[in-house]
Amino acid sequence: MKENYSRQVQLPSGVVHVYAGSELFNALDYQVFQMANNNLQIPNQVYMSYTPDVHVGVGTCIGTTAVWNMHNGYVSPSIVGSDIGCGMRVHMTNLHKDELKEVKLRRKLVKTIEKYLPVEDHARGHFSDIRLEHIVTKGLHGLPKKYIPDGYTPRKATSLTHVESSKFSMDENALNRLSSQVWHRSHRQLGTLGNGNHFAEIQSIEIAEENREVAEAWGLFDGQVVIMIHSGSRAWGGSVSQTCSSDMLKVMRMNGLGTADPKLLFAPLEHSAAQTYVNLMYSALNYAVVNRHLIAYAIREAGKDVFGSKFEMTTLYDLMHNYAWEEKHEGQSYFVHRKGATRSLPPGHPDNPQPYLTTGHPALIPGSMGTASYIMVGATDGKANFHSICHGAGRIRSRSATKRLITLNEFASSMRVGTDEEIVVNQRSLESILDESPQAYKDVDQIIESVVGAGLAKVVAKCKPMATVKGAK
DNA sequence: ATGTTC
Repeated sequence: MKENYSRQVQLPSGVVHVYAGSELFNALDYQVFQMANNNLQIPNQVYMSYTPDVHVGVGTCIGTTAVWNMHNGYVSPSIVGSDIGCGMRVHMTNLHKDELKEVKLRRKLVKTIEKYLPVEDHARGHFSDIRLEHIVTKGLHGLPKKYIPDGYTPRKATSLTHVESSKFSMDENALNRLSSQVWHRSHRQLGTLGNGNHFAEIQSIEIAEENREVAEAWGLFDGQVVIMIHSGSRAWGGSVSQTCSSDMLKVMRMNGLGTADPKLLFAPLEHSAAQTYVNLMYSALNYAVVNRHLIAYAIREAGKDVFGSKFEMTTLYDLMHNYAWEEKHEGQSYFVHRKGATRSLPPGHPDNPQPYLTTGHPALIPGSMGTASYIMVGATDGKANFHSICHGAGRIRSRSATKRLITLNEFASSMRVGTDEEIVVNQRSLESILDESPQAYKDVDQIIESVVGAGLAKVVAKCKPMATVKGAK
């Protein structure tokens, strides 16, 4: 029998589209549907969906795509979530995995990365010469030239073309809402990973045969070492959410707006509180993109230390999975929220950045620690889901439950500790990051199978972890 | 996720 990867679930408040194979669908918690039902109570919503990695979050599930028309739209800080602009970046190196065969060399690389990319708790970045007000208002365009090196992409252009967006235009007046303490802290944090599920990983790739042409057009080759980065807007984005929430609540109370969940915040787009939030959210998107860019810059410096000046780390792509912005779909303007969902445009879609117009842009999907990650490309049928796909494996266990149920030995064996294939981790104790063990997550291969089965995207390359850098808590 | 949470 043919597996069904796409369902419409009718709830009292409306329909949620669920993209998941039967096994994943049947394993979904009822709370996920309760949450959808609350989210669907926000007025004028035109579409809501879940990707197969969906799991419960605050106000809204991680794995949600929620869409409004521009002319009568709403924005919801709860749907965007607190780590505004969190996303992925992949850089391609000119190394083959055989050059990192020695565990000792992987350890040396990780150690050197820590020199340029501080990972201790409350780490300060090494970028005090960068002006924060330039970054948050102009994104990558606010960086001094030295941080935008030439030949940073396959076509030797600057890296500004190889991102979902190099700049989110915003009204600078909104920035006055943030305290000087937030400015100070965020300046120091620039170029740091953070903790939780954030990481920088050294991986080797296996190209998917059926999409070899696309992979090679992007500059990928079999056995290539790539650097995958997962990070967000650090304290800046969290402060934006917090700062805006009281205003949002006030607007909701004054207009008689609300759902069954008091934690679900939203306001009509045209309202001034909504506009302030959107502007500040865009500042956080700018921060997050720059932050990942600087993390890559730091790793590149470390790579040059270890492998010499011939070491290259060209940008494949950078994109987000926590954000909301305006998009055109078949000529119509929509306000699209993605919380733990990744945009994945197909070949020929006009919103692809110029270098990826004919192939579609890379969509970067992390697995959990010790498991594979994926480089995907959108498929035409993805338009049914506003070109949204999954953002990763998706949690199945809370952090506390993972610590209670999973042993250090189980974690160590999934990291192949003590073998030649060991996935080297920078943290001295696996115990400190036990809540990130792969046993806390769904099986990423199964998630990808659902996305491909539903016709939303295709696999271009599978990325296998060789070494991981995590922040301390 | 987050310098959390007085």
